[in-house]
Amino acid sequence: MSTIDDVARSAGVSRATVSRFLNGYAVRASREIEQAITETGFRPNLTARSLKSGRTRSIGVVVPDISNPFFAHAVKGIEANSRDDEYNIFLCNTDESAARQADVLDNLVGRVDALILAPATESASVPSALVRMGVPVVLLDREFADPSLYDSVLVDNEGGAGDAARYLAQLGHTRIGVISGPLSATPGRMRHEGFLQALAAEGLTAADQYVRIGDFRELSGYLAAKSLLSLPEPPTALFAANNLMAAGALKALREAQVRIPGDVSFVSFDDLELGELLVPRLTTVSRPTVEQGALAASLLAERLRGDAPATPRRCVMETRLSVRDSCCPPPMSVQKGGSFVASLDRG
Amino acid sequence: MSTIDDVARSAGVSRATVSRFLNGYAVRASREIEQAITETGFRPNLTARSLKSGRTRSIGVVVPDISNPFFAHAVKGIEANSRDDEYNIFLCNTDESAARQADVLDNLVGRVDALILAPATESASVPSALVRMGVPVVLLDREFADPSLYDSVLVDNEGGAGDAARYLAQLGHTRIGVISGPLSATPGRMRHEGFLQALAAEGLTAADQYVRIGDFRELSGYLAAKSLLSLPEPPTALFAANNLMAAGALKALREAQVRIPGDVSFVSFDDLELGELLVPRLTTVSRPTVEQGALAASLLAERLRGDAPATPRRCVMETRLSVRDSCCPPPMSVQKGGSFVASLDRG
DNA sequence: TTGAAAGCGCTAACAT
DNA sequence: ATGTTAGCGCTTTCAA
Repeated sequence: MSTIDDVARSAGVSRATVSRFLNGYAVRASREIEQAITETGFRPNLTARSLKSGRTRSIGVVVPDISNPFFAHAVKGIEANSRDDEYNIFLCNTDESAARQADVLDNLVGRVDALILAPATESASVPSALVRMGVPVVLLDREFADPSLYDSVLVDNEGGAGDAARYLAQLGHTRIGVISGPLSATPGRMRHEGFLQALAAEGLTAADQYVRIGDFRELSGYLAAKSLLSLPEPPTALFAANNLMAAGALKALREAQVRIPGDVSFVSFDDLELGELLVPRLTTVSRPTVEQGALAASLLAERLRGDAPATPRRCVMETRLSVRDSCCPPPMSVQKGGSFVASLDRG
Repeated sequence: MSTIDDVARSAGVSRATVSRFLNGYAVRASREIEQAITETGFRPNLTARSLKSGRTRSIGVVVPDISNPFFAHAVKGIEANSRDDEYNIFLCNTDESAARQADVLDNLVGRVDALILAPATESASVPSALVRMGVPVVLLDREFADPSLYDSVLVDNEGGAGDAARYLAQLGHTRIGVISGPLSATPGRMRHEGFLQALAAEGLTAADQYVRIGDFRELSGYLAAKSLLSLPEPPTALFAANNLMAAGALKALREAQVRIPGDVSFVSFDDLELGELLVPRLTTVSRPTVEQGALAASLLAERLRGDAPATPRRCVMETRLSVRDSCCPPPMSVQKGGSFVASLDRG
């Protein structure tokens, strides 16, 4: 590879002049330099630039699961909003694991100027090395337990889950199964609480018996649903706190030959990728995905440009209950039967 | 941030000694150095290391669509196989666009030591800058038109598509619609050819009327299916050349209230993410996904270690026809009717 | 406007 | 085993 010195020599100027030319300053020999660059096939060495400038022109994007369509779409939003600014993206997966996240973030130290992070758990934190370097961080979809020091882009998890709960309650369901995500992650905890609180406000109390805590992955949804279905008095409605667990739960329902919504009504937080193709079409709490990523990217861009307020911003995007065909009132036997309604008691 | 000099000073040794310590050589003052490192919170500057060593310890992964589950899974395979080697991954999206890909690759010059690339089109190529730098490349799922200079990890596109064609033909279908991907990309072209050739071998000729060329994205599958269904003699079977177009096509079929497989049999290349949940369960040409990525990563790792043969390796992984419930013989009316069978003629 | 020179933080001879 | 020194390729004072 040819260096800036090769170009300088070939153009008959000093290295500094070439550097100025490259950085957009007016120089006399611009024609010669231009030609020398073409001839030598010179490309500025980004590493050397970084060493000098202290900036890498890269940002890190750390997500718990890239094969989760939500994150895949969010990443698309981030990309769309970062390309213009000539920032490259380091995309990393943490597999919903705090340990892995620590590794990943550690590896990112010194490689990125900024970070978009969807923390695996709220109890984790940004490594001190990153903090000391003053790397701006925007939290995506999830926060840390500490009163947040960083910008964040969330959705109304409580409200969305609450909508689902109210909807099921108002259809007349009393035995409602809940498949929550890990309570150690923001969406897991908030949806969990939002759902149960809304249920309570409707005069329903969720017995532990009907609550399962998964890990946001498909298998946990499958196991949770399976276990709920095996209850002596299985739920007449099911809420899954994210797309992947919903997919798992649906597989369990299918296996058990449970009819939806005839036997069991079903709502999930997050749309499923092929949700429109399923029979029945799934009623879901839907939310922006690409847009969430895009917003995170633009908050970060502002920080990088330095024109962002000192205090962190917390953006909460709205959810919407998309009522489709997977819910209906509970079967008659349950609607009437006092004896069946043991675990979730009205009022 | 503290530098190696700070540590050296604090430990009372020279900078070189600290460097040796960091790189695993035996030094006398290791205790003092260790302590100095902790005290100062020192982290080696990766940029400086890169400048010195000429290596970035990063690899680029360039895919056409990260929200395509196939690539999401392949990336997982790559990650799983690269982590140990302490390589960081630069994941980039090209949106199936050659122009975008050129941009992306350009941006990667100097930032990566190696590249895993799923080219948007066969006619593109690796930028000369990357080539001159001797960056090893492994092609993922797609090749370049030129007799390949690089390692590649493919699947048996022709064979897989051929299996689908033979299966439909042997069920008795004669009016078979084909939704192919872009012929400018390996899987698009090979599946297209494989399908049509297998059809021909069964004594069927596919009329242009029944062939649509999409772009591997959902919308194109939707439009293609819609157009095929509007034919005076619509196909009794449909083949979609990838997962996303299959999803689009299924939406069109659903909208048109076509029954599967009663009215139209359906096969796709690639499993659909929620395929098991669909009714009927989809018959597909399935193939390794995570494994394909993992293999690409290990080929690349070998190259990076320098213990790979000089000549490029071309790995072709097997596909399997997963027969499920979305295909059956064509409706009686069509089976008998000579008059209906105008566009695909037997023998 | 330009060139000379210093230096970003690290590694790798080389000499001791 | 250790220190000294040069240098990776670039940007940026400082003089001229």
